[in-house]
Amino acid sequence: MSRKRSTRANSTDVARLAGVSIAAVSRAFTPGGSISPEMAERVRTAARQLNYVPNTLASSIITRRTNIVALLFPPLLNQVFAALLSEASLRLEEVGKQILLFTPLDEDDFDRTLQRMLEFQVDAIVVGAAPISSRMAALCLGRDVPVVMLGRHVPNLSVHSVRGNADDAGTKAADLLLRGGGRRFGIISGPQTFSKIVERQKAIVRHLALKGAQDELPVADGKMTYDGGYAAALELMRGDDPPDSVFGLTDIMAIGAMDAIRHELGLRIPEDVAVIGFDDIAEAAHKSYDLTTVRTPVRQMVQHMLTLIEPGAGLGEPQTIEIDAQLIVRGSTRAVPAA
Amino acid sequence: MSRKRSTRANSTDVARLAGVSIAAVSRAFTPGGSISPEMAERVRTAARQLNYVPNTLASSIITRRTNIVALLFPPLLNQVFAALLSEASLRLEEVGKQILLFTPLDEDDFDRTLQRMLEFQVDAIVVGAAPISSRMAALCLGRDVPVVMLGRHVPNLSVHSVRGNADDAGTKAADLLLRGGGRRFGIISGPQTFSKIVERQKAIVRHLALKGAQDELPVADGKMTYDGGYAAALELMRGDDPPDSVFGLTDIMAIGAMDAIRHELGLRIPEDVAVIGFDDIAEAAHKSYDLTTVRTPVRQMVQHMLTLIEPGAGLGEPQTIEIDAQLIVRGSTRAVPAA
DNA sequence: CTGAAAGCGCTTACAG
DNA sequence: CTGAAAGCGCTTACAG
Repeated sequence: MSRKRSTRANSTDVARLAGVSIAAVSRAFTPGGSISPEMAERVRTAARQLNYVPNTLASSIITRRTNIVALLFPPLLNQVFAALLSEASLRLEEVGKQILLFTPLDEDDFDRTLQRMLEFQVDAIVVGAAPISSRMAALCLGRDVPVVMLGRHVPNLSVHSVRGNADDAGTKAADLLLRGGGRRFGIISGPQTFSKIVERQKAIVRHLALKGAQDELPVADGKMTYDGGYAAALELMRGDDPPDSVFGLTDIMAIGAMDAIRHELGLRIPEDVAVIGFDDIAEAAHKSYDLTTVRTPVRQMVQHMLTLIEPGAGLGEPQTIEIDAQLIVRGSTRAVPAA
Repeated sequence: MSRKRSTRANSTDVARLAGVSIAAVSRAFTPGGSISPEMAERVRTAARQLNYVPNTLASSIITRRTNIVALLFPPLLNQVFAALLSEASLRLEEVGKQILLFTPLDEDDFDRTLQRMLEFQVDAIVVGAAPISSRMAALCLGRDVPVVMLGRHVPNLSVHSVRGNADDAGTKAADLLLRGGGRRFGIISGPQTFSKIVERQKAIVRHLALKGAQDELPVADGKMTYDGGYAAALELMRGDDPPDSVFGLTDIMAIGAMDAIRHELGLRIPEDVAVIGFDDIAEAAHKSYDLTTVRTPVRQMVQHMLTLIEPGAGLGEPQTIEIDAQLIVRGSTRAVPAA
């Protein structure tokens, strides 16, 4: 016993010390295992003496359940992803599931990343980033591993998806700016690879056209960043007839736009220009911005995700769950006259 | 073959189809395994046909390496934790390590959480939140599992820790406000359970006393939040002789304070009140705040963490690595006269 | 309730 | 390079 034992005690060691079979050790560490209280106690005492820690990997091989949910998120956590990850980890912890976090470095990596998830025998896969190939989707399904896309959607892909209703969100935003007296609109957009960007934009354009407002909307690329939104706002406001209402398709771009409009252009918000964002990140509520926005329903999204990764539930027809948008009216938009 | 096989193919299935031994299958999937190209190809073909995915758990039992690093973070990701997690996941991915993310719901849970980590046979543990008990630290050490505290430090605990030098940070902040002409100072602090809060505060008080400035500093509790910082600023500024210089011991509290000072009190920053923060979160650089701050060296912290979890490296004497503070001077503090 | 035995999916000396 | 066999740490019918 004086030699440094880097070897870890296993169930055989514990069984020997306790004078029982290894089956008894297993039962002592299995909730509800059929074992007498005395024997359980004897095993636990021996285990404590040996610093025994059960090897979950070994039991998982046999039970075919790891209790691990794989999460695929982009390496750069913007505030929306951070909120989503926060909420997901909280709720998964509550239901006793482990999280294996994957952050693929580049888009070519996705398939290999999914492969690694399967090698770890994860019980379910939640994709918060990235399109996945239909080949991998099929592979997961074939192994009864449910896949849920969180906040993104790939049409014709046979996996579940949960997200905010981007169409509803865009419509509500457009309606608010319109009823606030907006006449000339501008959009700060992002990469068209994000379905929610595309859909928010489409809904805005459709609603404005429907209501007889502008047909052709100026659109500037805000690159999904603060700096991008800042630059895009300057671009939009440059013309002869600049917008009196600006949609930032994410809050962080809208916030960049607000800073450009106020501090670079010296204009007032919302008197000269109304600004609306999407997501409701924490910063939107800060007094310097007080940004009107359409909330991304993080909590509900995660709630639905949880039901879809339940053992049986997730294996039927792929479900697409869309959660209605909630408008958060703050001070960056003009008041709407009472109807 | 027409029946739905929910059973997943294993190496025996592949071996049979390829007409080889299971050892050959193992070798075909082991980089550098001694196997002829032809046989490897034959195995891979069979594997593809069967949608075979190697079971990492089984191999980990034998090799005694999981390639998994456990990360312990609080469930509510503030911006600093989000940045730390982001950087850590990025760098761990680069070196081919998996992340098992744990977010204990309450402080009583820490020991049980660490226990679960060990059950998963993780190769290393990185603690971004929470004090851990010395009993658990000893257990990890006894199993040759290196433990690294990231951004926090518990004195007399036998684990590695990597963090910013809070003393240096506090000193540099105090020096800047002092040289900017500050006369009356106030501190917006947080829970004294955070070592970095305590140490930043201590360093500020010490440096101001040393330089013959105020002895007794008014301190208000900012609760580590925007709203808390907002309220704390109002509290500090209420007296007859309010501060002309405010330390927000985290950026988010400093930002809340700025909003209170400007929008509630109608004072100018930095003319009436200078404000300095700590951490350098993204928002600090946004034009509405333009907050002078002392950066938390996230990148370097993660870099050091990586070296400490290297197989051999992490097992010697516990190391405490402190990274010097970097002052980021922006517009929320008064200019310092040239020496 | 208890234990001996078979087995989960894999790796690794060992002998060829 | 290749395979038969032993073994990693555990669970689970099975028989008592």
